[in-house]
Amino acid sequence: MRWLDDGSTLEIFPPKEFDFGECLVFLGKSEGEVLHSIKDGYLYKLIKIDDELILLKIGSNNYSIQVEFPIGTPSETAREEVADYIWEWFDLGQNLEEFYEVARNDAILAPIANTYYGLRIICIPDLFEALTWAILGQQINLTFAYKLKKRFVEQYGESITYDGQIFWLFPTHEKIAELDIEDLKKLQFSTRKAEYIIGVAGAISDGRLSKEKLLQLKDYRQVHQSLVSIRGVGAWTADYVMMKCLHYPSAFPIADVGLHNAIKQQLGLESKPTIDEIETMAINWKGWEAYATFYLWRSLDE
DNA sequence: ATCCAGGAACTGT
DNA sequence: ACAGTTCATGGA
Repeated sequence: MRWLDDGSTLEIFPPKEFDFGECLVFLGKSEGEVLHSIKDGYLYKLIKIDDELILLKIGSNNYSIQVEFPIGTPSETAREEVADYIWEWFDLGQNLEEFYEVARNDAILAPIANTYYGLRIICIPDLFEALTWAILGQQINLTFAYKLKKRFVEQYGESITYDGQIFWLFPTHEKIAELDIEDLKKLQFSTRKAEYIIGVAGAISDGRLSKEKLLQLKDYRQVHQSLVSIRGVGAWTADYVMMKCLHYPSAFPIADVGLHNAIKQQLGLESKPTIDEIETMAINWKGWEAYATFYLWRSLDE
């Protein structure tokens, strides 16, 4: 990771194959999102490091990413963690050279890899947030999923107001672990979603489940198996979390409806492809299934 | 009304 | 191991 810190502004130097503008477009597509906002080309996000609330104002000049701190500059050690956070959020640890090589020789990926060149997987570094968001999104339309998330965040998350705007933090697992099913049902969570999410919060709170532990596991298979053993986490959710939180470029939520629709749209099919057909198409994508999926999601409805 | 949505657990074979 | 059923609620 390369970055500079002049005491007030962080300057982060991303690897090649990164386009901040493309990432901003993706971040702006999610209507109803409460965990970040975009204004005048700047991305704003509230995070918490060592019990300190830090508002990030993130911009870019094509050579680097600049991070400013509108509500006050955090300590030097905290600024270092901010740099880590940005690095993870935009998946900057990934070398995309190979992905673009793969895409160049693939009929489905070639056009979208070109169109969205420099787009990276926008990650969800916090494991509890990644799992909760995935569970929320199971089998409901995205519009409603964002609605549920908004209610959840505004009911149980922490916030600050700056310049007339409210910035929210995702609720902590400690807080959610204490809730009853009924608390979440009030927000129109189904009984199952409420059970799953409170269960995940409990597992993280008492240490049975942690990002560190998952990252220590040897390979894709072990991590996937470990995730699927959690109640409420099936194959789709495990792959989603591995791609959005654990940085596995080979994670592949193959049953995803959005993926199916995107392939249908890209190829001009009459109906959605079957899983078997997708498996065949994805042979070319080996090792980069997560990026293929992400670019296909990006291509939806354009 | 009807079908579907960025699925998963449960049940029966 | 695998297929069918149930859950659950809003969007279009």
